[in-house]
Amino acid sequence: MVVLRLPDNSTREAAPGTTAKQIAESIGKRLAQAAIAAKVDGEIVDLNRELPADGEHSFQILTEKDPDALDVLRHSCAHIMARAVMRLFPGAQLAFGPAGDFGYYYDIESPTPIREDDFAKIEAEMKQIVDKAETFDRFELATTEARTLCADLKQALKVEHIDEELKKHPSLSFYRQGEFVDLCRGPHIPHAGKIGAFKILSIAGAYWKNDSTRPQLQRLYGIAFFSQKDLEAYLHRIEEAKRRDHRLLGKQLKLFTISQMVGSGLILWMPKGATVRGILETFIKDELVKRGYSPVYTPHIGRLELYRTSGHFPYYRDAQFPPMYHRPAAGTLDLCQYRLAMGEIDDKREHEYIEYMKQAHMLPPEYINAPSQAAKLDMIHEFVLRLLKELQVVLPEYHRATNHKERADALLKWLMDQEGFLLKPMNCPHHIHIYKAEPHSYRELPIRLAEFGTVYRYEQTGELNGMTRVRGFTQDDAHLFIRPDQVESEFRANIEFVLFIFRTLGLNDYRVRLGFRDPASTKYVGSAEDWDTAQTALEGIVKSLGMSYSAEPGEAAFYGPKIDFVVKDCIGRDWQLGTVQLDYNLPKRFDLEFVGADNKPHRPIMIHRAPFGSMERFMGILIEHFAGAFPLWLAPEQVRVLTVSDKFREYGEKVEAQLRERDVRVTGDFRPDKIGAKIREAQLDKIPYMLVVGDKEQTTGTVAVRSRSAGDRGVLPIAEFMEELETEVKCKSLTPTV
RNA sequence: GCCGCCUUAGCUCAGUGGUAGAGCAAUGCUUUCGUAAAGCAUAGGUCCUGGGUUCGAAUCCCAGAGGCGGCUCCA
Repeated sequence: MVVLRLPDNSTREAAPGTTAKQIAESIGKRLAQAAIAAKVDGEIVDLNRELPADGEHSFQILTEKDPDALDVLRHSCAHIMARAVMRLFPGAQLAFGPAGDFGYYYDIESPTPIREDDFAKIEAEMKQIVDKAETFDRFELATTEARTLCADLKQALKVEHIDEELKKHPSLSFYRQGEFVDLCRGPHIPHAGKIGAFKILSIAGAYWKNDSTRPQLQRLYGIAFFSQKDLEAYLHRIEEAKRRDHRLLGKQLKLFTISQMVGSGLILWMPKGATVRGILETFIKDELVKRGYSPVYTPHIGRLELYRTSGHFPYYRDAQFPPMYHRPAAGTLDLCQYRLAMGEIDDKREHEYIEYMKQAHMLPPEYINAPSQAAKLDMIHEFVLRLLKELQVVLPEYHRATNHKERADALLKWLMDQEGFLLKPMNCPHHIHIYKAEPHSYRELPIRLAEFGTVYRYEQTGELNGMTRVRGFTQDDAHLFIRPDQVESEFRANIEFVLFIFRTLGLNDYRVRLGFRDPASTKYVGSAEDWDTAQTALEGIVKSLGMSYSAEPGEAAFYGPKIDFVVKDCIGRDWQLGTVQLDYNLPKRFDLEFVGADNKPHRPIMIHRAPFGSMERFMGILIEHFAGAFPLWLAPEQVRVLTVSDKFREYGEKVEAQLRERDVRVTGDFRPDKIGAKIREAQLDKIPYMLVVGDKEQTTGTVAVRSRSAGDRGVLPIAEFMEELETEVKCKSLTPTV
């Protein structure tokens, strides 16, 4: 017998072979009808699955009310969508079709591409399937037979997946619904009729197994709910969220613009946006001074050598603006040197390299078709020989070299004499050289160098997005040079600083991500011991602060682990804002030292940190957070004086001048328009306070206050209003107080 | 970078091969008004760019640029 512990902590015994559905029926008829799936020891299973034969297990029937049930429903809806697609697009092959908060999708490879125009047709077919309310039936096959079945169904991607990953399992499960059979782990809803409402949302490209070297499939996104009402509420919520879009509000409120001529991904801050940014910068600067930081300024470019030493170049070559050399030949030779130095490379790197060559217009057609990597390297070598000759570069060491590695070294040596520059992709190397400019005693540490440092990264075109993903941005950056015994206190202080800023701005909806090294990846530098030390230290600090977090391997910076504060934008995409990163690596690369109490040299540890992340991204998220309605202390225009008619212009100007005198960001709307029109405009501009002035106010020296959020607040003497205003600004209130 | 969609006045958008349109904004005049839109008039165009098909292209075809939604990437 098996013992099942129900959510109310009562227990129930069942004979071997009993299904969850039977248990539900034994509890109550209505529960059985409402049942979607069951949860056994935390694992969601089909209602028709046999329960374990013995032992004690936690057991719960999932109904529409359980969020987990929604995922099951959506996954089943993905199957129904796939079934409809299989009917309408002969020869379609299925890949993966998961569900989650985003809804569901199915990756599909179809000889006839699916287009947006086809959505209605697919939905109509899905509706027929749902109306029939057929059951989902699970069956298992031995893995070899499962492979044969998938092959018979002409599902080559499923076969490939079995061969690559699933073959380690002895048997695999399938679900059948009518004519549609799909390799699937489940679980599923009992029958299609449970789907109350669904909609196909979008279609996009997605790589097979999320691997950019594999073929691209079509990813069909959809959403499903138990009721039509839920679907409508969802669609309404999406529409509302889109109104907060910073790209839209940025335009409407004249905060920033992007010009094709200046370049994509390069933000032009308009006066109002610049005002908000300036206030934020002042806020941060004041806080940093309090916390023992020293301001520094460094240039926007630096010598290539600097970034070769730091490892940023050529490691991130694909994400950087091309290096600048005086000598035209150097750029080309640089690219050749890069290839020769890399030697044997994988497909992905090769693909990237070919892209650089194309951009530089130096890709010989025979390179792509070369039979081997060795042949490719030889080809590059021949190309270099020609270049050296034609461009009259004298480089005897290159000619003396006997292999590609030596040739790469010879070229590098030459390139190092060529004064190449790079738009700076990071501030750290510059700050490091400020540290290195003088010797340091252990007594001076921690040294904290802060700068609003503007960096440039050549992000892929498909990544650019308003202010949240750009090619030039300013980090509220700082680098801390610390002793090993200071790691914990400094790291902790920085996390607390980030939290302080988030709290001040009311940003409560964020998650904390610990970025750790993925031991399987080669992209990380430094020793495994250093990584372990750093990661253990970091996790310990976060735990001791009692924060909930997710530790994610593969999310670390290449030089060290980090903690990121991640927020969502108006359509649910994750963006990294604040970040604190621990770095044992760059101090080594730059040979940083301090003199210890033992009068011997010691190596400092670095912390990189940026509470906002970048001014651009932070501003973008902040616009969405406040839906453009900035609190008084941040509002670019805090007060607008509105005259009831032209007759009160003089008094309006007087009020405006008085406020300006007290550093209020104020404007006056003295046009001969109706007051209602002026109010409407000020509301749309999201001005926190409107001051209506007319006959009454003029005679009594008062203003009629209207708040953006609360409407008419009545009449106040000017002095009193200004006092209230100043208090509200001073305490950085998030809600209006007048 | 890849897949798909989009690009018409400052903004939001109509316009399916035959004279380039609307609303809002702008400008001018009238109105002097009390808490979310006063009235009239005027001006405003490289229909993203380049090529092609056609007697004729905003409209059809090709290439490119930019934007949007995904994917990959994100120091």
